[in-house]
This record gives sequence, structure tokens and C-alpha cells, in this order.
Amino acid sequence: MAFKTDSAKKYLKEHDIKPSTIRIKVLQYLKDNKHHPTVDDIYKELIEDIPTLSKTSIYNTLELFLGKNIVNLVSIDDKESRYDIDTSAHGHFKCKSCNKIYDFNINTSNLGEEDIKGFIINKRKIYYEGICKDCLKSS
Amino acid sequence: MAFKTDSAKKYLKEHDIKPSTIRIKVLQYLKDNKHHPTVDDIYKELIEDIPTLSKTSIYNTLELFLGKNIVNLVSIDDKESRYDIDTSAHGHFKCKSCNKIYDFNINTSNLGEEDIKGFIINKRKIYYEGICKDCLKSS
DNA sequence: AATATAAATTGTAACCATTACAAAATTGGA
DNA sequence: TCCAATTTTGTAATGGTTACAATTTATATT
Repeated sequence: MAFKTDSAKKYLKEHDIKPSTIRIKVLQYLKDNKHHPTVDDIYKELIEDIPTLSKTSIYNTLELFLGKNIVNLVSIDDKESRYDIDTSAHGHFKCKSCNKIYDFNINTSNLGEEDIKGFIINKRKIYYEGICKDCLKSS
Repeated sequence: MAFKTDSAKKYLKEHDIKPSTIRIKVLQYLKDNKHHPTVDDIYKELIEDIPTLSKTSIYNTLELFLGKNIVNLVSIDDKESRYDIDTSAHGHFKCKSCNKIYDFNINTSNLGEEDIKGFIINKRKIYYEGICKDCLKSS
């Protein structure tokens, strides 16, 4: 557990979220596991700590976090939602062979958004799919 | 019906798809309604023509089209999948106010993909969300 | 044409991530 | 401590999607 409880509390308060036990643990999990976990990933881990944990609580917490903009929804998977505590601008690449999701930096400044000039852009979601280097090597 | 049956047949054959009635009609619908329809949108329209139509057939057909790369899946909506017959490179903007989805041209050449150099990129999906110009005007 | 074989379509049921909601538990302030 | 508000839980429902077997339709062969 690299992300300390105190840091988590502070972080939540700073983002206008009352730091309950579950919220703290979910935040810590997200900070320590930046591999775009699913609800089930989080649930499976936290149930070890909180035996009474309900999956609904994970959904509630993530919904709250989304509303406060401290996590982003990653919909690169068609089956289940993934969550990303890293809200800085970056894209996601999913390897169709190993299913791993890679982050990559993007430069949207010269993407060319003339067609939607005058629109308010709140979120940019960039999903790529293909075959990653590792899988290419081993084939 | 702007996209003619003969054109549809030809188009399907060219893409290695046997032109059945349903496939032709689905293709025509997609060519004539480029507003990223859902399965239900397509079903509701085509059931008028084909009274025995099953929703499963729409799923089957779209799955086939996806496999042949003549449509793209648009996952900008969290509830249901949308489909796009326009497979050229472009992004999708969803207005959170009116829910309309806009196409916009992109220039990925200078997006900066250094982090995934050496990867094979098969698909680029670019989803934006915010408020469109029309909604901004009327508020 | 008739038959046989393959392909396409249908209908129903199951799947499963997510949501709704009311009950129970917990928290924090007076 | 007590009370009210908030948080958490558990269960049931929702709904898009998929599995699959049965039916229908198309294609090829004689």
C-alpha cells in the first residue's frame, strides 16, 4: 500500500468528498493499481479488507469519484467499464492479443478540431487497438 | 432510400459478403442514416419492411459487417452500441445536453504516438464530450 | 423439378454488468 | 447519549447482448 491513508483522506477532502473507509480504500486501490481496474477487480481486492463490502458500494463510490472528476471512465472494453485515476490527457491502447491496456501520451493541440469549433469540450477519450510490441515479438 | 439495392448488392459482394435481403436492407439503412444508429434504431425501421425480422438478425448482420470492416463500432454511449458505416478516420463528439453525436475530422499524423512506437494500430477511436454550439446558443 | 446440403434467419432463454431501491448500519453534531 | 443525515448493504430488477436450437431460405447436384 504505497498510497497512505492520510494522503487519501487529504486528497478526498480537497476534492470535496467525505473520506469514508470505503472511499479511502477505493482511492488507495486506484492510486496503487493504475492498470485500469474493473469494478470486480476492486471489489475482489477490497473484500479481503472489508468482509461486509457490497459491490454496489464500489459502483456508488466510483460514480461519486466520476462526478467529482477524480477518475475517468475507460470504455475501451466492450464488456465492462474500467476506471483510471490518472486524469491527465492520455490515450489508451488495447492489445487484441494479450488484452493489456497501455497508456500513451497525446498531443491534442494540433489534432485539428475545426469541425467542432465553438463547442465546449469537456472530455477527450482516445482509444486505440491493435497488437503491442511484446506480442509482435513473440509471434 | 437513396442508396440503391443494386449498389448495396455490389458493395456487399466487393467486401466478400453474400447479399441477403437483410444484409442489403441493413447496409442501405446505414448508408442512408449516418447518424450512428443503434441496433434498436435499425430494427424498428426494418421491421416495417420485413415483418418476421428478428433483432438477433440485426446483431448477426452487424457482427458480420464489423468482421469485414465495413462498419465501425461507436462506443461513445455507455448504454448501447452504435454503428458507423463511415470507416474513414474521424472523431465523434457527443453533446451532453442534446445527446447528438457529431462527426469531426481529425489529423492523427501529429497526435504524437511515440509511446506506442512499434505497435500495430488497427483502430483509432476518438470520442469527445461536451456541449455543442447549438445548445450553447440556446442557453 | 426434386432432392440434398449449406447458409441464413428466427425465437426463446440465458447471461451479466449495471442500476434501483429500501433496509440496515454508521457517522457526526447538538 | 440521542437524533438526523449520510453511508453502506442486499436483493431484485433492468436491459443490451449472446447462445443456441429450430425453422426457413438459398444453392448445388442429379
